[in-house]
Amino acid sequence: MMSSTSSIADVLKKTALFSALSDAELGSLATRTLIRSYAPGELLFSEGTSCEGLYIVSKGRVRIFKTSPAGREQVLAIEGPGSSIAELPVFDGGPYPASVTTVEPSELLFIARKDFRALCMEYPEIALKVLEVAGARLRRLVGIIEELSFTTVRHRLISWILREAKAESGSSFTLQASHQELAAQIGTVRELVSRNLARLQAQEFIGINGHQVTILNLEGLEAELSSVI
Amino acid sequence: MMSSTSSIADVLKKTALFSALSDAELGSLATRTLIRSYAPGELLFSEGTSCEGLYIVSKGRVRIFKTSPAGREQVLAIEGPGSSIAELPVFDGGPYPASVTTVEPSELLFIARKDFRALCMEYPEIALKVLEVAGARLRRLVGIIEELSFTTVRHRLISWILREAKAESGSSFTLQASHQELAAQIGTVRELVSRNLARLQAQEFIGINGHQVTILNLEGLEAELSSVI
DNA sequence: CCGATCTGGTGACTTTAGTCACTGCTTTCT
DNA sequence: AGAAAGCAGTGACTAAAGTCACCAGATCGG
Repeated sequence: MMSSTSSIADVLKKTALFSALSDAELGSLATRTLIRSYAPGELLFSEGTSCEGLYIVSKGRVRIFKTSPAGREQVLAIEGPGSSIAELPVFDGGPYPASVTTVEPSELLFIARKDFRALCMEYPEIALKVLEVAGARLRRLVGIIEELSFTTVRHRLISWILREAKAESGSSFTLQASHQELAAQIGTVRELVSRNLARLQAQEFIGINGHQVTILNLEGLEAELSSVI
Repeated sequence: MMSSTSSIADVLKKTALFSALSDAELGSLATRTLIRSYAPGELLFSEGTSCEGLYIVSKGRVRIFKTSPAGREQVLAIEGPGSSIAELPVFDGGPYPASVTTVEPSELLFIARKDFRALCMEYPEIALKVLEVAGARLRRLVGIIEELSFTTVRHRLISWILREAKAESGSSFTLQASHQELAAQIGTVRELVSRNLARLQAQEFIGINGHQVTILNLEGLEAELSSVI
């Protein structure tokens, strides 16, 4: 029978962070790695909790978000297999800056803070990889700030739709997220998502059929994004 | 006469990033470091430009910001002596995500991308320091997102005022920034800053006398921050 | 199968944000 | 000194954003 650490090593091997490690090194790391399954919607940790270590998504998807006192949520990122979570808070000693839940049945690895720091000291290539990942994260956060500061809900919704369509590499995609969830991702409330979607449909920029969204006027949508508001 | 590289080493010694290096190592790094003076308002680099290396503020202060197509600005951070600039874009190969200008006469060090990466490989403690700095940066960006997404201009203005007063550790401080600049820092426009300041004064939360701002009702201001909007 | 919960649509409204235009006050440059 | 540029205040808007309340259809557990 396969030992569970060898399957952990397989997962580790596929993550960007540890691609530089040899099989033996992966095996050694695997012995210090926990693996756990999560139900959809399960909480990994809450904003403000002290940071115990970093997580790596093995299967499923997780949602990193902030919650306002009034109960509104702002999604910072959705991460899928191979992505690491909280790789930065691990280093500065502070608490987790945001909360994380799964969005579907998921499996995650956990590496304790101490172990991960030791690993970065031993293999500087890993530290460089972390910095690379952190760079990408920082870019996305700056992008969110840019959108929140400079654009309207309509603009953000359009850019969300175009991103989604591009991800599915077609002019049509299935809307899996609820309006509520979409609102949290673009930084607004449910009602405005509903209204703006209806308006985009009325203007024949998009077509909506159940949960299927079709882009009818790509040029028009792109023109709105690039036009100075 | 003192060689210029030895004075560079002195500056390097005082930056958080290189505190782990020995004097000899600092001297070696200093030979690969450029130092330059900048006039106030001078541009270090623009958003979108390819990232050539990282900067370290030796004297003065710099302003990291995004610009909208319509000409609005959103400040991401103001950095003073000892801080590094663009330590993350150096690693992910992408362009600078924001623009940087000085806000006063300044002096900065520059380390080329290649040299800095090599340094991180050779001294993993430096990489860990960079990660620590990056963690703090990430926290601040998340904080900006939180404020933009959940709060009003009034709220952000109050929290700016309290931050400023705390930095001066008193109930009174000099408003050095123009309303325009303050607007860029809290993500709005000049007119709203002017109006909200006037309103806070009318409500006797603060007193304004020329460029001197005095906090008259600290409890009231703090209560507004913590009240659920 | 049926009540309960979740999700989406929408009218009517309030509040906040942002725009435009204009004024007056400083500061600075030559 | 005088022109020019920059900064601040404000009235009058427009337009976005957000709130509240309510309805209707879908879905799901027992």
